[in-house]
Amino acid sequence: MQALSYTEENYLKGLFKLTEELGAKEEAGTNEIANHLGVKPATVNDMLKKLKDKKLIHYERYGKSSLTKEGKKRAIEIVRKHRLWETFLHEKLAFNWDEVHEVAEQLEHIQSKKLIDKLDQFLNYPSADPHGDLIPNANGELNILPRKTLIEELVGHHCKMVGVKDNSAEFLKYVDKLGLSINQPIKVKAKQAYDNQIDIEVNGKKHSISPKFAEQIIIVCPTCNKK
Amino acid sequence: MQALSYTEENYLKGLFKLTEELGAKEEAGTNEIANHLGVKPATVNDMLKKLKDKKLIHYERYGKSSLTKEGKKRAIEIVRKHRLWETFLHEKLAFNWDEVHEVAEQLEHIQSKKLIDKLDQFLNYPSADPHGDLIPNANGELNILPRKTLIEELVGHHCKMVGVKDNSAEFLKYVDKLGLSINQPIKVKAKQAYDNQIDIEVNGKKHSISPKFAEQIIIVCPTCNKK
DNA sequence: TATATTTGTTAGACTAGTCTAACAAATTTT
DNA sequence: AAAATTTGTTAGACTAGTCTAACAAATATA
Repeated sequence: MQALSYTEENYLKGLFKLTEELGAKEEAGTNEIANHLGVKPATVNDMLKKLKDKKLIHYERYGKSSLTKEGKKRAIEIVRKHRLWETFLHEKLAFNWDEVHEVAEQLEHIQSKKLIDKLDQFLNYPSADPHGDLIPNANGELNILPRKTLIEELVGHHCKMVGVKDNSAEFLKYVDKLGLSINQPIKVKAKQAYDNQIDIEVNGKKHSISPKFAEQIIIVCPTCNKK
Repeated sequence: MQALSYTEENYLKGLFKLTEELGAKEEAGTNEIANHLGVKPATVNDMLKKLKDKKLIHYERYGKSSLTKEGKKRAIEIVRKHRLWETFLHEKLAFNWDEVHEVAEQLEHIQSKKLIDKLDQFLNYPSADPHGDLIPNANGELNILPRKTLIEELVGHHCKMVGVKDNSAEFLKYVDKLGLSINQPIKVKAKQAYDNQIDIEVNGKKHSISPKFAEQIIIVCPTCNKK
């Protein structure tokens, strides 16, 4: 598995975004790629030939392009690195979620398997980055546990916050006050039948939250989905 | 302060090492630089001209080279980044001290002032990396507090371990067992007049160590050197 | 000091990644 | 289906960083 250049990696990542993540398209055209990467179509054309030679993409003259199996694997590795670094910047270095992308664009190209696996461990194997996007694991698989809201969680289960529905400053401020954040584990201790208040534990601290609030917190629950 | 390329940064760092750190030489020759960086003298020659144009080095045809004030400033920034990353890898990601260099060679070129300042803060403003080399602070200054051994420290003072004298596996194992490591704060609680045992506190845990052991632990003490 | 050796420079070439400008193929519109 | 438009390709050029091979200057040695 010989290493790719910074630029080659960016093309793979771009193609991945265009063909695998956005929309349902399976292929991308030269102009589209050029536009996405901020270079000219002629430049893309040269690189497509090169990546084809390396068997990382499917490409035919005047045709659309798509990733090969190997190309996709490489692209996913880059996405994994990008999102782990974003998570690190946000959770450990207190970057705002909207400041992390630019720096992660650089960090994602650091070559060291050991580094990224240790970082993953250090961050406690997060399943989503600060934007809520899923982080592929070391095997390139996404943790696609079904998402639900905290109001639907069963008493006694341990779940993990993966996003919010409400985005108002008021709401987010309260979220923050409770010690909640993306990837934060939450335990549901009890539900009051009378008023549907939910007792939760976050980082060792107990809180009672309203159903209105719980409805806005998106979670995944591994306990619910054990086979 | 326009950004330098990866390669330009490496030349500055190399020249810094040759002229400021190793030996007492103030200037370095073309062959010497080429040798240090693992490229051919012809290549170095081109780069020296370029760095001269950018006013980062002093260079005259057939003469030796040295850093300008600005060049030195830039070089120190790179050294700072390198050593902070090494510290991060060792302390937070549990890399061995002999594995950190290679990865730090890549990480040192990431461009983000905010990143490096946050990292510095996250690591609690370390003054030395895992090899014991000093880390320049955000102003490019080295923390050159006088070094002494733990046996010389005054009771009641807070000091920081910066190195060891003994390098035997046996000794290092004991160091590790006490929770000691580079940059680890240590408080000296008491000294027994009878047998010279020293009572210290490391990370909230109290230990009593022998003078023989204390003699091998190199420390700096900010308290002793307050003006 | 004349010669040999070391050190440094120059010229010319190569690669990766980019560009512009001209051209070709494919697609859409009338 | 002819014309217009969009999309993709090619040729040629440029920059950064590297090389080799030939040459020049400086230094050491006999």
